[in-house]
Amino acid sequence: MAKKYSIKDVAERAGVSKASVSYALNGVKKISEKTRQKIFKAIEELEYEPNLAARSLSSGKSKLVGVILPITETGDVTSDLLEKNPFFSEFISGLSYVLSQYDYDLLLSGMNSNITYSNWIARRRLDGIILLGIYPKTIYEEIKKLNIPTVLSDVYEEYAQDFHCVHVDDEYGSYLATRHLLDLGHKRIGFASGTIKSSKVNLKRFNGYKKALREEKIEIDENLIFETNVTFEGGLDVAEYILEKKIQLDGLVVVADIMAIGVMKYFQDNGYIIPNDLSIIGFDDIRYARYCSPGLTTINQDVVKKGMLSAELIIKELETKETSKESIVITPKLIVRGSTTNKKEEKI
Amino acid sequence: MAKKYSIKDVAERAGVSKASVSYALNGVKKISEKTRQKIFKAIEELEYEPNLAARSLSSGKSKLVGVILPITETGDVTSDLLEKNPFFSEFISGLSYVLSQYDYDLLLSGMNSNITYSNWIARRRLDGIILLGIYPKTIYEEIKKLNIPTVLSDVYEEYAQDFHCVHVDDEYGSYLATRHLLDLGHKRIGFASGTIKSSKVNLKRFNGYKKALREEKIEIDENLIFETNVTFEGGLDVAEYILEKKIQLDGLVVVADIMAIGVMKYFQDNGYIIPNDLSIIGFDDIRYARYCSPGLTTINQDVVKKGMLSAELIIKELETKETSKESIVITPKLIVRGSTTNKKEEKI
DNA sequence: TTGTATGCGTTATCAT
DNA sequence: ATGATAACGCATACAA
Repeated sequence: MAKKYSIKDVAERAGVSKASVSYALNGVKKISEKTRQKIFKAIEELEYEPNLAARSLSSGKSKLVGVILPITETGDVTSDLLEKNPFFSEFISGLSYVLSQYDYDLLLSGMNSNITYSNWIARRRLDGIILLGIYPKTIYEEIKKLNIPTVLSDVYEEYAQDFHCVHVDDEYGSYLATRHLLDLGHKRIGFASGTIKSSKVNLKRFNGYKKALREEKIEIDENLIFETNVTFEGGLDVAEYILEKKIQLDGLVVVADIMAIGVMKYFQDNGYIIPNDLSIIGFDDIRYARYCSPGLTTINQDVVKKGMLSAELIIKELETKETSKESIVITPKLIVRGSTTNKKEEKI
Repeated sequence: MAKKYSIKDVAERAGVSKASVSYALNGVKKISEKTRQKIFKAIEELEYEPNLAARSLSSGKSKLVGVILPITETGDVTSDLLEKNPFFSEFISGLSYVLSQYDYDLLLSGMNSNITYSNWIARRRLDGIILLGIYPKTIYEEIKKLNIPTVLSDVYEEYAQDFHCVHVDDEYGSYLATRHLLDLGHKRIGFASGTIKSSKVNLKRFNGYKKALREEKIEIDENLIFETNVTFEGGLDVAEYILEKKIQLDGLVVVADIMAIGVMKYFQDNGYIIPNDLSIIGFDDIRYARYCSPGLTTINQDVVKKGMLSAELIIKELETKETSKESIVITPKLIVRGSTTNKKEEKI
C-alpha cells in the first residue's frame, strides 16, 4: 500500500507550513492564490488524503451519524424490522444521500452484548443519531441524556417529544384507504391492525378509519376490528378468523402491506378471488405490493424522502445549534392496484 | 451534555498515570490488581468512555469496515441492488454481528460526486471493505491499489481473484432446481436469466441447468432459453413472450426469485394457474417467495451466514496479516413450496 | 499572508 | 509495577 502522507508531508513538498495546508484544505481565505496552487499541486502529487480521525480529534466533531436498527444477537434482523420496514434500504439511501452532501458518513449500530447503545455513541463521538424501529423506553432515556441530535421515525409515544420526529400522516393515510373502499360502494369494511391500545401508530390509523366511516354515517362494528400481529403471519390469522367465523365483509383496511399480503394469500390459498370476494387495501407501498397478483392497492409514503428529511433535521440542528425539536409529517397518497374493486352483490 | 472525560481525568482521579489507565483498559498485564481496581472505580464514577478517534489516530487502526452498495445520486438505491439483493438487511445483519464481536463498526458508503470510493476509504482509514453489487471494473482496480482486506459477494469476474470472495454454489443450486423439475416428471424445461454471456453468475446457473438435463439425456432446446433482465419486469417479459409465441413448457427454471415472481404474476394476471399450467422455480429465497400465492419453490442460500462469513474473512486477514485470498462457497438448498407440481397431461 | 506552537485523547517507548 | 513523554495528524489561536 502506498504509504499514507500527512499534512506535514504536503507542507514540506509545497514548501509551506502545515497551517497553510490546513487553510487551503478548509477554504480559509487568508492564503494567496499562488501558495494555494502550490499546495494543491503537492496534494495531487502525493495523493494526500486527510485523516478524518485526526480531524475529528482536533475539531471535536466526528462527522459521523449513527443508525440504530434492531439486530438480534443471533445475527438475525428481527422480523419486526424486516416486515415493517422492508424499505430499510430506501430510508438509508435517502439519509446517505443528504448526509454525504455535508460530508457526514453513516455508521451502523454494530451492537454486541458488552456494550450499550449510549456507550457506542459516546465512544465514536457520533454527531447525530437516527433510530429506526421501536425500543424499550430505557433506550430513549439513555440517548436523551447524551443530548445529541436525534431523529425518530414513526414513533408517537410520549418520549418522542424529546427528539426530532418524522412520520407519515397515519390518520390521513388510513382515512384515504377507508375512503377509497367507501367510494367503491363498500359498506361492511373491516380494520386489521396490531393491538390498538399498545401502539399509537395503530391508534392513529384506527382514527382515520373511524373518521371515514363516520362521514358516511356508518356505525363502527366491533366485530370487524381485528387486532393481532402486524406481520405476514398476523394477516394469515386474520383471514383464517374471518373465514372461520364466516364474517361478512366487503372490504378490509389493513395497517401494513405485509399483513395485507398475508390476508390475501390465505384467501387465495383457500380458493377465494381477490378482489371479487374481498377488497383489500394495505399501507406502506412496499415493493411487493406491486409484485403480487393482483397488485395490492395501498397507501404510499415516500420513504427515500423520509430518509432525506431525517438527515436534514440532523444537519440543521448540527449547523445551527438550534435545539428545538421538530416533527415532520409526510402526506401519503393512495395507490390503486388490483386488490380493490367495486361492490358487487356477491358475498363471501 | 455531561462533559466528556478523557483518560487524563481518569488518571488524576485514580491517582495514577495515563499509561496505567491505558494498561488497565487494554488488559495489559503489567499492573497490580489494586491499581486496576482504583482505575476502574474512577472510570465508573466519571462514566468515562474512550475516544475511538484518538485511539484510531494513535494506533493506526480505525476499527471500521466499510460497506459499499450502489446508491444513485438522486438518493434512490439502484433497482439492481434492491431487486437482486432484497436480503441486504440480512447480509448486513450477519456482517454486523460478527464484526461487533471484534469491536469493529460498519460504515456505509456515503457517496457523493465530489469524492471517489477510494478517497473515502483512505480518509476514514478503513480497516476493511465489503462490496455488495457489481461495479465498473475501474472501481475494483482503485480499491485493489489500496491494499486493504476486501471481500466481494457473488462476483466471478477475473478481477475477483484479487479479493476475498463469498458466493453460493450457483451451478449446484441451478442443478438442484432443474433436478427438482425433472424429478416431478417434467421434460420441456425452460431457463430464464440475464444474458448468459455477460454475467458469470448466469453462466454458472446455466451450466447447472444443462448438467441436470444432460443426466436425463434431454437435449438443450434453444427456444426454451430466455435471456432478458434479471428483474421483476424481465419476468413479465419472459412470460409475455412464452404466451405470445405459444411456447410449450412444463417447467421453468428462473435465475432469481424476483424474476420468477414476475413470470408468475404475468401468468396469473392472464388467467393461468400456477403450478398447474406451469411449474416455476426461482433462486434466492427472498422473503416474498413465501408470501406469494402459491408460495414460490426456490433455491435458498443462507444470507445471514454469507454476511457472517464475509466478516470472518476480513477479521482473519486483519488479525493474522495473512494476505492470501480466499474464496468461500455456500451450498444452497431446495425449498419446495407451491409453484411446482407433478407433470400432468394438460398443456398450457 | 504565512508560520509557530499547542492541544485533542490515545498508545507505546523508555525510564524508573 | 508504574510513570513521563513522545508520537499520531490535524485545527487553530496567536505571532510575525
